[in-house]
Amino acid sequence: MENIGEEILNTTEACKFLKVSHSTMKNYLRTGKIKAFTTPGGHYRIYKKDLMEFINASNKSGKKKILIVDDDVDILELMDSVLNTENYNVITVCDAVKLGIKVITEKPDLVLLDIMMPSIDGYEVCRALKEDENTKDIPIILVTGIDLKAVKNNYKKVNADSYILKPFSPDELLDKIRKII
Amino acid sequence: MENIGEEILNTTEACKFLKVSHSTMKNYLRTGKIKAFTTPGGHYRIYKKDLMEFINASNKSGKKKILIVDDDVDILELMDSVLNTENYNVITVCDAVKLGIKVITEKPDLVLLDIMMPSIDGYEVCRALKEDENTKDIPIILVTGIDLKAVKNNYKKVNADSYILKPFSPDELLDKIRKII
DNA sequence: CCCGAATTGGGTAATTTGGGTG
DNA sequence: GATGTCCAAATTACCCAATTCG
Repeated sequence: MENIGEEILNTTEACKFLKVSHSTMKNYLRTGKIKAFTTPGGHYRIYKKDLMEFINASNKSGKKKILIVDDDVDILELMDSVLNTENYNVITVCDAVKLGIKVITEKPDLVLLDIMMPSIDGYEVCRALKEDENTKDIPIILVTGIDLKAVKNNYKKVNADSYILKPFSPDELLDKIRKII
Repeated sequence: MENIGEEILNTTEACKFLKVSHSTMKNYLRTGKIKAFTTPGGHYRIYKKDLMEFINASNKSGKKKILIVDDDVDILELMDSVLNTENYNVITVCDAVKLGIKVITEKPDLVLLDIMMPSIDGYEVCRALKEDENTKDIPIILVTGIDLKAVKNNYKKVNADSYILKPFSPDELLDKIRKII
């Protein structure tokens, strides 16, 4: 399976992705739990998007968990209400210690991190999260109030995954999030 | 679990490793004491490194674990060498996010917290730790460089357990610690 | 087109699973 | 806090001829 567009997986690759055995993968495929097509000889082939769909479907609550870090109550409430409406599970923190605690205990799917907080350096927070083995794989969107140019230049340096400029519309925020999770 | 890689264990294998029963293992997993992910069907799977981490954390060697928060390297090294000599297990951090992460993942028996750091407000850090359900029972000793009077007045307000004034002798430090753990 | 190595699906049996409850 | 028991469901092991791949 060298390359027919990167999108198509054979069963072994799908196994590694889901971290299950071949037998289990065969069960999923035979029962149609994972959508697939077959080669002329009858071997299964799987579109990556179908695999993703299966993962999503087996994610029991389906609700993604988002951790918001901000000390601006207005922004916090705006984000919270927007995200709740869209059926996200929202957690909020307003200091770095609590962020560290929650990011471990709550295992959020995404972190929305304001970088313009008076008492916390958002860039350093981002860097710290991306340095730690336990948290480095959690996507981070930086939120900034003014300096678009700076964040555009810096967000990759601290390994953030995206950024958004305040003020933003609900759709803008949701767009950014959906591109990542 | 021959199929999917040596580094992933199922619960039975984890049981054998820890020499506990399935019931106990299930408790560890359900309560999150052992970090794990699940198969699409909901079976737990455990990375070997997470199991190792659990063993480390539940360290029954008798060594107490002390987390030191400071950005003064001299003080860090002094404390580290003093405490290592006395057979303590020492972890160090120098920012608030990492403190939050480590205090959960390492479950220290005591936190030594400098309150005079330029980038972190030690009092606020202490308050945050004492507010969180997961960390409120971890004893905290505040370390201050100058303002003995202030810390004497304030340490109880932020629910710290004790304080110590820099510079201090090894015996002073050990004394303070032994009064608490 | 052929070769050798790796992968495949089918079938079936065996094992392991988490949850509830004691 | 650790453990024993029950059970339906999920996962895995094993064998082997066919397919795929380089």
